[in-house]
Amino acid sequence: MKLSTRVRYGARAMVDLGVAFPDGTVSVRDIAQREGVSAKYLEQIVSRLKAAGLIVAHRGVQGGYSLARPPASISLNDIYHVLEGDTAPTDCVDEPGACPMKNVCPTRDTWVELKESIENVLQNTSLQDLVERKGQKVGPHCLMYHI
Amino acid sequence: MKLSTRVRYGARAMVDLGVAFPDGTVSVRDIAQREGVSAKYLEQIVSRLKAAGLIVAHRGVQGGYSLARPPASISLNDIYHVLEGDTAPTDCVDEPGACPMKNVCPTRDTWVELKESIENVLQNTSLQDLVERKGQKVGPHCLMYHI
DNA sequence: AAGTATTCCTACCGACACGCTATGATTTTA
DNA sequence: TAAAATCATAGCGTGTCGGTAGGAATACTT
Repeated sequence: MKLSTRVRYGARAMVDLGVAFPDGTVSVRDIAQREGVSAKYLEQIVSRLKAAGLIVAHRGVQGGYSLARPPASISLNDIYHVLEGDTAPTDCVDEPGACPMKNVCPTRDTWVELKESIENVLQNTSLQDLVERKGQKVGPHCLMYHI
Repeated sequence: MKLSTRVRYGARAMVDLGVAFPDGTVSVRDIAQREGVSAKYLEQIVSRLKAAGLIVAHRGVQGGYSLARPPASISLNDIYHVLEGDTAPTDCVDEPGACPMKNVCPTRDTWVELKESIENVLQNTSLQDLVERKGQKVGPHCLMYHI
């Protein structure tokens, strides 16, 4: 059940944008530097988030990205679905006809339960929660957000 | 969060052994045939379960495998850990020093929560539950367990 | 004693995703 | 016009997945 770096980097980048919301735009270069991550790789990740409509781009000098909606309206589940795909642990969970043994399989029910449990955690964590959490961790002495 | 075939096949194989518990031993060939799975591949999966001590082997004619303990004492979490590894979605969840940003990272708390949630589901599902569930699905008309 | 059914062991292999790097084109602002 | 940024695409090494293959060891049955 390991998460890919895509979703981990992407989530942290989104928090970065959430901190700057609603006034600032942040460049990939800045995010990458703060998070200690390859800028070129992060570029690709962020471009997916843009394609999904979670963020908007501003090209040119002084450009960057910014959230498309308030952070309270974006959940970790949204981000997960863009960068990692479906939370269903097996195809048979969502697709009815994926497995011929569906009606006899004893494990499927638990896989369904597992998905619901995962999705519940991700859905209940909004970007706003993460931004506030970050604020608490970094503390008031570091308003510039340089860590 | 897709599960590998290893853990899916393995879990179903364990149910198969759970149905036969405590008197019967079941050969890999039989399980593979019932579950519609490559016998050679299942052999490797089952060998891991044996190495982990969840099941015991009986070689030779009329041999096969049987559960090492009652199905009520084996959880899906046990099986998962043998065949899929850790449930922690990131290294930083379990290993203290895995990430230098651990104390500042806003997402880590959710990854911890995610692991707990996953583990909770898996831990609360025992092999006995699965065996009973299978019995209900297959129904009393099919005691021979041929589906 | 022989044959047979089973587990056990190991090697190999194609396909795919991950986690990047690299190069350049395009757009916008200063 | 130069610089800073996004956008687009290609490539690449590494590892894991999902098997296949071939045989050796063991134990039961006849």
